[in-house]
Amino acid sequence: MTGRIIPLYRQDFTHPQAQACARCGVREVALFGALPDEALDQIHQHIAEERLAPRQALFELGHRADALYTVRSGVLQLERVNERGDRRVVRLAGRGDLLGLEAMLLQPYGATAVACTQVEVCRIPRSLLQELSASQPSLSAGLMQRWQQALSGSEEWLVELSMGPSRRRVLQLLRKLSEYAEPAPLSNIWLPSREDMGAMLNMTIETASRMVSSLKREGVLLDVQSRQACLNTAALAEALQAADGD
Amino acid sequence: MTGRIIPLYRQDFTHPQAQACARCGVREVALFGALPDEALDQIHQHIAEERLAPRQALFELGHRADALYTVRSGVLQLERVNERGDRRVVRLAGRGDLLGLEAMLLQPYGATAVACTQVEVCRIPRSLLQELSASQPSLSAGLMQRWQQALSGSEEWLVELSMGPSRRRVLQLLRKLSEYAEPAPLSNIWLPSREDMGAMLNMTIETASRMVSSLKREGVLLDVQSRQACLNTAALAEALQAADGD
DNA sequence: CGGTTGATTGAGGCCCATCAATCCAGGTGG
DNA sequence: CCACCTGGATTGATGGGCCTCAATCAACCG
Repeated sequence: MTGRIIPLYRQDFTHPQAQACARCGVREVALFGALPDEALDQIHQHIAEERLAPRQALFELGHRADALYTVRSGVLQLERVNERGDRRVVRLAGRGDLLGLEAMLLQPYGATAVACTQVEVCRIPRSLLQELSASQPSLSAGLMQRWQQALSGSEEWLVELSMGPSRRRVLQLLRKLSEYAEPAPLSNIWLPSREDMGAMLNMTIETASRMVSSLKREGVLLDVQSRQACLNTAALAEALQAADGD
Repeated sequence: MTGRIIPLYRQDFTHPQAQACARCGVREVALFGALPDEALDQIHQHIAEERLAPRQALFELGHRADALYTVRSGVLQLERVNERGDRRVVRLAGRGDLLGLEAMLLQPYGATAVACTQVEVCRIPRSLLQELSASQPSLSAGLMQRWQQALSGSEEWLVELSMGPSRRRVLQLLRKLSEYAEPAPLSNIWLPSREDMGAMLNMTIETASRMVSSLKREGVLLDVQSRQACLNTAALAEALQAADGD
């Protein structure tokens, strides 16, 4: 939070992954954060780091789920397709989030996870987590917490991003995206393609484009580039207030 | 499923709740279904049965969550209110569903649960479930299953009931409501008020009313009364096909 | 019986989907 | 280096679906 130094929890550098796990930057917010160092020793070798380019899928709806993933950096979108063939983003995931919880129940993935930005994840085999949760009851609590987070996120999507006029939905999306901004000095947010915005907010790419253009003119979006922009948070808050007040 | 006799799992009738729990009709589908009889003995006295009339709230968004509830019969709707003040139903719950999972994490209720029909629930104190899950690891698995169910339900709501023209959304809602129909000989479904349909499908009561009237004329809804109707499943499937195919 | 609450139906207007044209950035090959 | 192509973004014109406003109706009840 306050930019303090992350301590080196572990000093065992024999395994290449050992260092990465022990001094992992997301350990405090991630599932294994509460685990004692002894337990961490058991798992280094089973954790694999993966890197994804934008638009690349981490896993796909309906496929066998043999692993869960902790997001180390970047943003992903979880999407589904309805019976009519329409694609719809149901929530976002960022730093510290755990994806693929269904795997713990031996169910296939319930959504497709697609990288929005450059993404780093840690792959955790289902079997490892199953064994570990037997000996470490704190893990069960952590898993439940993640499940509730996911549920809450999905419900919030339904309530805040699926109602009201298109302008308000876009504003709400920008607010949510600002939560996933990299902790860099200046807060540049990831700006989805118009097609993705459509899949998130249930609108056409033309409407999404019009709203973005409009917000550019109004000074809410400042330095708009192809896939990122600078957000004027004050102007955003004001615009949201105006949209909600009426 | 096939109307067979439910066996009497327990013969201890000393406590008034003992009989109800032991021969509970939902025990097979409910959270405690996997528990051995010894464990069931410990809990009778802490479980309270509650009855709700239509439109009555089981618990409210933001309130302290000291208990979870297993639905024995009837249908409830979980609703939230967004920053603009719009009410929105985020999912339904029926026989065997577990509500108020947030309680396990010491969080306040994340939604308001309102009875749609006559409802019977069993109130399970949070503390009881916490103690029990320590000694009975199977309970954790059960809880995770419920969480995933809720998540899946919410995401499905987003994908199937929040996209496409109003006619299709109403048809999808009817299909979903048919899943909650009482296991009676003839399948009469609960028909929400037009206002509730609006909160479920993000439309006005007038639009909802027009769609219902239209489906009455087409013979999809047959014996429409104030809060229930007979559903022509064949015609519904056909209408959905037509709405999706185009 | 008047009063209230919810459902229905109609008329008009607005928001957004649709269709279409143009623009822009990046990549490719001559 | 430029012509060319391509995928995405933008902007305009038009129409339709749904919201809004309003009147009527049905059911229930004090």
